Amino acid sequence: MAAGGPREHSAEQTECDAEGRFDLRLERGAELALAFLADGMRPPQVLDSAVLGEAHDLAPVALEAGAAISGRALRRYDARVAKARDDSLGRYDEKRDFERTPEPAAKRPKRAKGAPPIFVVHRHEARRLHYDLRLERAGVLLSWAVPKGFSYDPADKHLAVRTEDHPLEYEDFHGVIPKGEYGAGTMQIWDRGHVTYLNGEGGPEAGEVKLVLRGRRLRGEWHLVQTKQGPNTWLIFKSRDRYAGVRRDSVLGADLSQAEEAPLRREIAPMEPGAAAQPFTGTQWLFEARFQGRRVLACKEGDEVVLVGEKRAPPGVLTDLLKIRAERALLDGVLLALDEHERPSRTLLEERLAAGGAGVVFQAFDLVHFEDYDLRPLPTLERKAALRGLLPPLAHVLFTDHVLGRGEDLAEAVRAAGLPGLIAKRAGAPYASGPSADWRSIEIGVEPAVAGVSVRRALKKGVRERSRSRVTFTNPDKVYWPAEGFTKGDLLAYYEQVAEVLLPYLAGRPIHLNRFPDGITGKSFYQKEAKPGTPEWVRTTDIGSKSRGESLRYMVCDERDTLLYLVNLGSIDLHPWMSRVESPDSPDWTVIDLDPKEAPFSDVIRIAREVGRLLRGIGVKPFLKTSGASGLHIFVGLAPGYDYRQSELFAESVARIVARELPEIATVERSLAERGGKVYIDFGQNRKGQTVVPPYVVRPVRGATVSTPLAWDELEGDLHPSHFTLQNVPERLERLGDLFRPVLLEPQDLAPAIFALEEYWKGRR
DNA sequence: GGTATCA
DNA sequence: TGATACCAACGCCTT
DNA sequence: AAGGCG
Ligand SMILES: [Mn+2]
Ligand SMILES: [Mn+2]
Repeated sequence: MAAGGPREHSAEQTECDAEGRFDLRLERGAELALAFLADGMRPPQVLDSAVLGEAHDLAPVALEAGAAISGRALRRYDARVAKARDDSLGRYDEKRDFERTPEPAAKRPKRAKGAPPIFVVHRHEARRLHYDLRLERAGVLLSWAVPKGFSYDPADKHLAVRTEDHPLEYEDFHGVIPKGEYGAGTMQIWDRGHVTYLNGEGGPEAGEVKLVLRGRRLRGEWHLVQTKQGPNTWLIFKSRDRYAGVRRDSVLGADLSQAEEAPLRREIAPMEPGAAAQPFTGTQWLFEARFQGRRVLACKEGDEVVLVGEKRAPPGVLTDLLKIRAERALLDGVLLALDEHERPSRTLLEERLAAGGAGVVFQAFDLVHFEDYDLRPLPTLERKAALRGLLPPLAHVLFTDHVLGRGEDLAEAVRAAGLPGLIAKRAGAPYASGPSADWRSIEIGVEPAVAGVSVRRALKKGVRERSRSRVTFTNPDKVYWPAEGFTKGDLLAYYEQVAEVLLPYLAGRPIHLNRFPDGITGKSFYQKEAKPGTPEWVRTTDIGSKSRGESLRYMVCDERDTLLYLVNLGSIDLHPWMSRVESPDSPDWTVIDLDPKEAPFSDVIRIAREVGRLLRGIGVKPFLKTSGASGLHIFVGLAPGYDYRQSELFAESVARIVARELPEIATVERSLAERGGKVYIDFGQNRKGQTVVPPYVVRPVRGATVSTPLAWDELEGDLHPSHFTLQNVPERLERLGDLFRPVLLEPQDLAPAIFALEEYWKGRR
C-alpha cells in the first residue's frame, strides 16, 4: 500500500515520542514522590521493620535494639544463636531451670531403630501466640517457631524462626510453663505424625528442607527455606500437591483430632435413618435435602476409584473422584441424574446408567474415611466440614449442603423445589452402621415445582428468607440477561446472598449508580442523586458539585436493605467511592486497573504478575480480582491519611514502570486508537468522584460475571473472568471466604513503598 | 424504575 | 386507571 | 466547544 511507508514512519515517530514522554513523566513521578515524602511522612523503615515486626517476639535481642537497628541486629543475633547450638541440646538445657519448668530435661532416649521419624507441632501461647514445628532428626527435635501458623495456600510464605533443638521427649510434652521461665505460657500439642525428608537429612544445614508430613492437620509436602536474613530466619510454605490450594491451616479445614487411625474398609454398612418424622426445628440437628437416586459408597485408594457394589460406574464421576484432595477416602452419597429443571429423576438415572453414565453425578453427603483415619467417630458436622474441604469444584462430584436447626424452613424450600423430603441428622452424632435414631427421614407433600425455578435456587432462597426486608421487589421475572435467561430476581437473590461480605466495601461511601432498568441490552444511565421518593431509611449525604454549583444528595449504602433497594432500581453493579463520608478526601485503597479491550487475556495475566511482583518488591501486599468485565484489578489497602493525589501518583508510577517493562503488551495510553491492541494500565481511577467496582458486584455484561477476588497463584493459563458468575461465586465465597478482606482490615503505609519504588526506579534506569 | 401528568 | 413523557453524572484530557 | 474516555 502506497500509504504504508509514511504511516509506518509516523508510527515510529509516535513511539519515539511516547518513549521520550515516558521518561520525562517517570522523572516527574519520582520527584513528586520524593516531595511528598518530605511532606512529613515517616522515614522509610519498612523493609527491616517488616522482618522485625514478625520476628521481634522471638528474637529478644532485636526487640531491645528497636526498629532502628534493623536487619543487621538480627543477623548478629542469629550468628550468636548458631554458634551456641554447636552442642545440639546444650542450649536447650541452658535456658531452662528444671526445678521450675515441667518440661523434660534432655536425656536423649534411644528410639527403636528404623522407626519412621516423627514430627510434632506445639501451639505455644507465649508472649505471642506461635506454633513450634519440631522434626525428629538424629535423636533430637529440630525446631522452628512459626508466628503466623501454617497455610495450605502455596502463595503464603510464613516466617519460621529456627529455635534451639529440643530433646525427643518433648514430643509428648504439653502443659503450662510458669511465669518467669523461658517460653512461659501454655503449650499444647496441635498436631503430630510422621515426617519424610525428601531432600535428605542434611537439609537443615543446606538451608532447604523438603518434607512430607502425615498428621491430622498437616499433610503432604511442605517446604522450609532459609532466607538471606540470617541462619535462623526461614520461610515455610506449602508445596503444590493434592492438598494445596485454600488458605487454611488444617487439611480439609476440619478438626480430625477425634478420628481413629485405621485402615480403609470399604465394605461397611451405610448409615440409615431410623424413623420418619415431621419437619421440625432443633438446634442439635442439621438438615439436608433428600435426592431421588441410588445410594452408593465411593472409594478412592491411590489411582483406583470405585463405586462400591455398582458395576455401571459413570466415567465422569470416576475421573472426578481422582481429583479429590486425598490419597485414600470413602465417601457416602447418591448417584443421581437431573432433568431439565435440575430435579433428580430415578427413571432418567436408570436410562443414563444403562447408556454409559453420561449426565450422572455423585451427590456426596458424608465422609467416612480419610487417609489413615476412620472418621466415623467424628460428629456429623465435622465430617461434613471435612467433606466440604475434600472436594474441589467438580462437575460430577457435588457437595450436599445443609442448614443448621431450621428444618421447617428447609422443608418449605424443598417443597417448593419439588423434592421428596429431607434428612435430619444429629449434628453431634457419629456415623453408625444401618438404621440409627440420629438420622430421621422427613417426607413432605410434593407440590409441582414453579416453572423455571431451579432446585438449587429455590433451596437457597427458601432457607434464606427470615428477616423481613423493607424493600418490595418489582418485576422479579424480568429478564436482565437475555442470552443466559437470568432475571432481576436472580440478581436480587445473588445480592441477598453476598450482602454480608459485600457491604463492608460499600458502607460509608457515597455511591454512583449505573442503572439498567431494561436489562443489560437496554438503555442505561448513571445516577448520583437520591431522587425524591427515596425511602427515608436510605442514608444520604450532600456533596458539592463543581459543574453545577449546587450540591447533590448522594446515597450511601450502609445496609442490606439499601443494597437491595438500589438493585431493585436496576443497578446491576455498584460504584462506591474509594473514600468515606467521614474522610472524603482520603481513599481507602489504590487501584491499578488492567483493561485488555482487544488484547488477549494472557497478556493481562502477564502484566498483573509484573505489577504484583513490583508491588511486593517494594514491600506492599497487593490484592487481585477480576473486574468482572474483561480485565483485572489490583488493589492496595491504604492506611488513613493519604489523599487522592498521593494515591494516584503511586498508581501512576507503578503503571508507567510496568508499561515500560512490558512495552509490547502494555500501555498507559488513554486513547483507544493509540493503544494498538495493548492492555491499558489505568491508574486514573484513583481520583475523588471516580469509582472502580468493589469485589462481588455483578457486571452488566454477557454471562452475568462477578468481580471476583483471586489468589495470586490462580493467575494461570486458563483463568478467565467469564469463569466467575452470579451462579458460582456464592459457592466459591463459601469455600474460600473473602480473599479481599485484608484490603480493608490490614491497610498499608504508602510512604515506605514510595521510597522503595524510587530506589527501584533509580536502580533500573 | 419511579413519578407526574394527561385523557 | 392506564398510557405516556420525562428524568436519571462527571472530571479530565485532546482536538 | 465538542468529543473521547472510564
Ligand atoms: Mn515456642
Ligand atoms: Mn477496567
